[in-house]
Amino acid sequence: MAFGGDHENDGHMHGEVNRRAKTRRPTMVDVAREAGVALRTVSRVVNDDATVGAELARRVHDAIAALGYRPDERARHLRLGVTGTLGAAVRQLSHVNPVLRAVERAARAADLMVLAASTEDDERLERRVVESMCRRRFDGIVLEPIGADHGYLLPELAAGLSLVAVDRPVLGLDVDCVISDNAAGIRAAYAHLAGYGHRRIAYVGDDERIFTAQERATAFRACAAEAGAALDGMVHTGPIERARIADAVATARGRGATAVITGNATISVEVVRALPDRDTAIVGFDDSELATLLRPDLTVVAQDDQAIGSTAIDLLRARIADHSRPVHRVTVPVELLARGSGEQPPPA
Amino acid sequence: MAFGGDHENDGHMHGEVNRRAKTRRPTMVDVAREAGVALRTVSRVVNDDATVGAELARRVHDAIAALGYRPDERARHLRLGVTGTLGAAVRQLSHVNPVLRAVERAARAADLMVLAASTEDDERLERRVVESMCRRRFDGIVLEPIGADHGYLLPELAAGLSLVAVDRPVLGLDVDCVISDNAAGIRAAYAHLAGYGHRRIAYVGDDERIFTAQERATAFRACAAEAGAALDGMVHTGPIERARIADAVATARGRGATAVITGNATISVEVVRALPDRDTAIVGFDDSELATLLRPDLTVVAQDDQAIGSTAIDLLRARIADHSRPVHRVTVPVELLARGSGEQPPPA
DNA sequence: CTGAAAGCGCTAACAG
DNA sequence: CTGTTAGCGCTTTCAG
Repeated sequence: MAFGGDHENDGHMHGEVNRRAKTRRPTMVDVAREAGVALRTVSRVVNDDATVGAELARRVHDAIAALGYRPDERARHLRLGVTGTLGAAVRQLSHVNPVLRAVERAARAADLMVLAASTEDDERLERRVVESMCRRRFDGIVLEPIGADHGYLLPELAAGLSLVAVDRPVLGLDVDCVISDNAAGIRAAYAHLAGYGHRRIAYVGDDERIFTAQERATAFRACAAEAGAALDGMVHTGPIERARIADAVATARGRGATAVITGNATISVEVVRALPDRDTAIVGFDDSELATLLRPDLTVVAQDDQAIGSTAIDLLRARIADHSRPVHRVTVPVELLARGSGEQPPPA
Repeated sequence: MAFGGDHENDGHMHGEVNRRAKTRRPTMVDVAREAGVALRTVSRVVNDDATVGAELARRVHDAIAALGYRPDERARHLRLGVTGTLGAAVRQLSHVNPVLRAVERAARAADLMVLAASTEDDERLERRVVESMCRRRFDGIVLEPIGADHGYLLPELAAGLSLVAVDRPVLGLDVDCVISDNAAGIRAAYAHLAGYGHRRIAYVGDDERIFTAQERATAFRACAAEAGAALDGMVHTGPIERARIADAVATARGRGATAVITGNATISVEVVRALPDRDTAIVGFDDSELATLLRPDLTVVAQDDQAIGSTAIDLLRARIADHSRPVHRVTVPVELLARGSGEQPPPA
């Protein structure tokens, strides 16, 4: 079974100066040879170690330019063990996501690169994305978890994955997370409207299988109960569909609702759409650019995105530094921004 | 040159079963030992090669589970040369970006992972991001380029970087790109309004240092010239600032404008904001969720995001497959969607 | 500073 | 199928 002397060799021939230079990238060895210095010295120059003389450094830089050398971080990371990279697995990259923005900013400040991917609210895709990031040995992952089984994370966590959940906790798993104070936000909205004289307040929210939607709806029911208000026809949760929301609004108004609290920014838009005559007060959950497009401007419960993002990075870095530190679950306060839509009293 | 028997060994001790198991991740060798099979076999199982027997495969899987083994793609990629990863360097991750969404989708269909990062419209950050992706040896990069000097890309391209620009070309560099037909969009908008009887049509756009803004403004001027319309006070370009846009709209109306074409979605919002009485026709560039929130619904020139994204991935894959193929610059048609705001004739 | 060498964890070629 | 081995490109230790 002799393969003979010259089997198809696809491009190694390493002992020789390569004649197929087109196809091989120069390595540190090549740079060292070109510059006439030790490999060690090239490594130092590339990682700009101060202990290398100016003249040598120049020669190395010249060689790098001459050869078009580009360092390969895969090898560096493999050798070093760390990658200086955080993954962000979010529901949808191309949607407005101030928390992600804050995460990127905070990571940059810590000299960490954030690489992000969408989970599309798809359980299997989330898993693919997160596992892929694990196999790439990202130093840590910021996850906006889907409300589904996260058992697949257990072996990763056991193997050393550093993870922080934002916006929602990872159900059934004891991992660091940072979440808005949804209940306090609803209470603030309710109290605000009640303060303007509203007694019949409705809630239109997202599907309660979503963690935040569930928290907000529950808080609303508690507020109503505490105020002694009836809930019949006043709480509407479900998928974000124009028709459903229009129905919900119509039903609530039929029952005498004079004010509406919404469950998130998208729902706020649909509620406004369903309320052409502006005789109903609205407090929306989540601030957005649209809030000041509407008339009157929308009063909202705003999350502190900056705090959420930077806290997430803080927790993640601490977890990376000490994998066995206690789990932190941080709740970030929200703020009610009165802009007009929530300050109209009920019609006399 | 005897190394002596026991120099300080910082944690490798590979001949032995490791006693500091806490700190070391298991590797393929460990799995092979645990399963009592050859390393080769483990590699085959992990890459699910069909040539491995069921019984052996089971033993390997058991060993993987028992040890909590997680493959390390850094090593795999280093060995293989390719990473199966595309980078996306976009202006702002956390903004609405249907093209990015299409890019992710198309890449997934090709079994490529997309990892994205923001350039924040900052020249230096773009460079950091792109160079970082190059050093990580991503197979290719989708770039939404800033209107700035991209000379730093030259050595990367020479070294084998596969790159495709979306939305704008890379100035001064001959690289693949896919762009909307901005001029045709403006012409369609102009003709549409003219067809409804408008003779005084204004344009409010973004800063002309931005490529698309420049293309659109230029096309508008050409349309007006062709129609024999005067341009005085009718073309307003500059940064997206509420006051500037309100001024622009007021000026144009003072000069008798009965219709406005806008340069992008954000400007559309501001123009609508500045036009409370709805006696001015509007055609906006770029579709958005807001378009149907307004009254009347906004007539827009919509980009074909899906086509842009999938074309970008096609070009990139072709470039990866053949680095010396000719450069393609693709222009994707746009579509005018009549929704109401652009179909009102001028006031009698 | 240099030169040699080990090793990060993987793939793949080779000989059994 | 197994066992061995070279090598991807880098960092880092060690001895001059």
